[in-house]
Amino acid sequence: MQQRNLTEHVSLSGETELSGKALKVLQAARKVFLAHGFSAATTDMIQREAGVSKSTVYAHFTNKEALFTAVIKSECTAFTRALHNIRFQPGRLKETLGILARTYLDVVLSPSGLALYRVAIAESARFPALAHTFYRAGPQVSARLVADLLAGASQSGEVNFGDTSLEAVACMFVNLVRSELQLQYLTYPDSPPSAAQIETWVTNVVTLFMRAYGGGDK
Amino acid sequence: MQQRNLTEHVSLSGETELSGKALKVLQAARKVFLAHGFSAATTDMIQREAGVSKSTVYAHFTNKEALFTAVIKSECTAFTRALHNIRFQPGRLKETLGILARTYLDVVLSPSGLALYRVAIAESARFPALAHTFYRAGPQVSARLVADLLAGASQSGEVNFGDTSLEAVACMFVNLVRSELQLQYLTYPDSPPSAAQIETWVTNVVTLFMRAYGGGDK
DNA sequence: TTTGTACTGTACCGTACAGTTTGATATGGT
DNA sequence: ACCATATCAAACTGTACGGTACAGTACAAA
Repeated sequence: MQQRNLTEHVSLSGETELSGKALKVLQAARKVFLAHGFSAATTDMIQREAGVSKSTVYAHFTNKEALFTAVIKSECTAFTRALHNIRFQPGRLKETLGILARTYLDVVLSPSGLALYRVAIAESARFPALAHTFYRAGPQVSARLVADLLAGASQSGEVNFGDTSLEAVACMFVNLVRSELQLQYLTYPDSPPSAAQIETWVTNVVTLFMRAYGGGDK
Repeated sequence: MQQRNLTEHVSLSGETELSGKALKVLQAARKVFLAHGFSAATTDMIQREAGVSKSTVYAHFTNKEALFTAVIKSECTAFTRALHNIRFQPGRLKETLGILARTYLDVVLSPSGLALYRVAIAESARFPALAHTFYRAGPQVSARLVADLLAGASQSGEVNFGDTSLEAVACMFVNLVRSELQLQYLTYPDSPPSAAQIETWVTNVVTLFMRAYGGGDK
C-alpha cells in the first residue's frame, strides 16, 4: 500500500487506514471518480474537492491510478458490507424473498451503488482486477446469500427446484431482481424508478419464482 | 447532420449517408470509441485508424462529440436491426423461447454489442440522449418482440400469466436471459462465457418460465 | 532549541489533446 | 484552360493534464 502516516487508524473505507488528510483525499477521490469515471476525472478536481494541496495528494498516493484503485476497492468492500445487512427469518419464504429483493435493490439503486457499477464496467479494460473484485463483491456475494436462504427452504421442503441447481436458481433470482430497474436508472439517471415501480417489479419477480418452484401454497 | 459530400449514398451505418472518406472516418471512430469510450479516445487515433488526414475528419464532422454521437446512433440502429432477425414459429413455445434467447444472446454478447452497452452506460451522464436511444433500441425493442410472441401463446391458451401482465413477463424474460452472462463478460472480458455455459443458462431460464407460466406440458 | 513531519501554495515541466490554418496536389466537370 | 471540390501533410495554437520541485509554515516531540 501507499500510506505513510501511521498515527491514526480510522476505518471509514474498509481496511484499517489513513490519517486525516489522506482520508479527505480518498473521500474526495471517491466523489470525483464515481461521478466522472477515470479518464474524465482530474487530480485537480480531487485536490480542490479535498481542500488539500497537490503535494498532499501525491504524498499519500503514488499516482492517479493508485488513487482510483483505492477508491474502487473501498467501495466494493462497503458494498459487500451493506449486502450483509440483509437478514431473514426461515419459513415464510415468499415474504423473505420480497424483503431480500427490496433490501438488495436499496443498495444497488443507491447513487453510490449505481455509480460503482457504471465505473467498474466502464474501466474494466484498463483495470481488469478491479472489475473482478467488483463482480465478486457484488453479484457473487448476493447470489451466495440467496443460495443460503434457498438451501434452508429446500431442506424444509418449502420448494422444489426440479433439475435446476440451487445455485442457478439463486443466481437467476438476484439477476432478475436487479437488472431491469438498474438499467433503467443507468440510462435515465434523471428519473429514478419510483417506489411503486420497485414494488410492482419485486412482486412480479417473487411471484414468478414462487409459481415455478413453490410447492402448493403458491 | 454534418455531411457535405452528397455524391454517393451508401448505407452501412443505418441512415442514408456519407461518401467514401466520411464512411472510413465513421468506421474508424466506431472502432476507437467502442474500445476506449469517449474520454480516453483521441481524434488522432481515429484519424490514424481511418488512414485519413486530420482535416478530412473535421471536414465531415464538426467535432469529437458529433462523431461520438454519430457512432452510437449508428450502432443502436444496427443493434435493433440485428434483433429483428429473430424469427419464430407459433406453437412449440418452449423451443421458440430457447431459440429467441440464444439469438438474443448472440447479439448482446457480441464484441460490438457488449462494447455498445459499456460505452452507452459509461457516458450516460455526458450524453443522456444517447443513453435513452440505447435503451429504446436495445432492451425495449427486445421486450416488445418477446411480448408479441407471448401474446400469441397466450391467445392459444399455451400459457397462463395469472396476475402478471404480459409486458412484465416479457420484460422479465429478456432481462433474465441477458443479465448474468453479460455481466460476467463485462467483468471478465478475457474469458467469454462458453457455449456450454450459455446453453445451461438458457435451459435454466426457459425452464423457469415454463414451470411458472406453462400449462400442463411443463 | 532543535529536529522531524505533515502540509501549503505555487511555479514549473513535458506531454497530450482538440481544433485551426496553410499551402500543396489531384480530380473531374465545364 | 479553368475552377470547384476533396483531399493531403504538417505546422501551429491554446489549453489542460499528470506529476515534480521548491520554498516556506505549523506543530509536536526530544
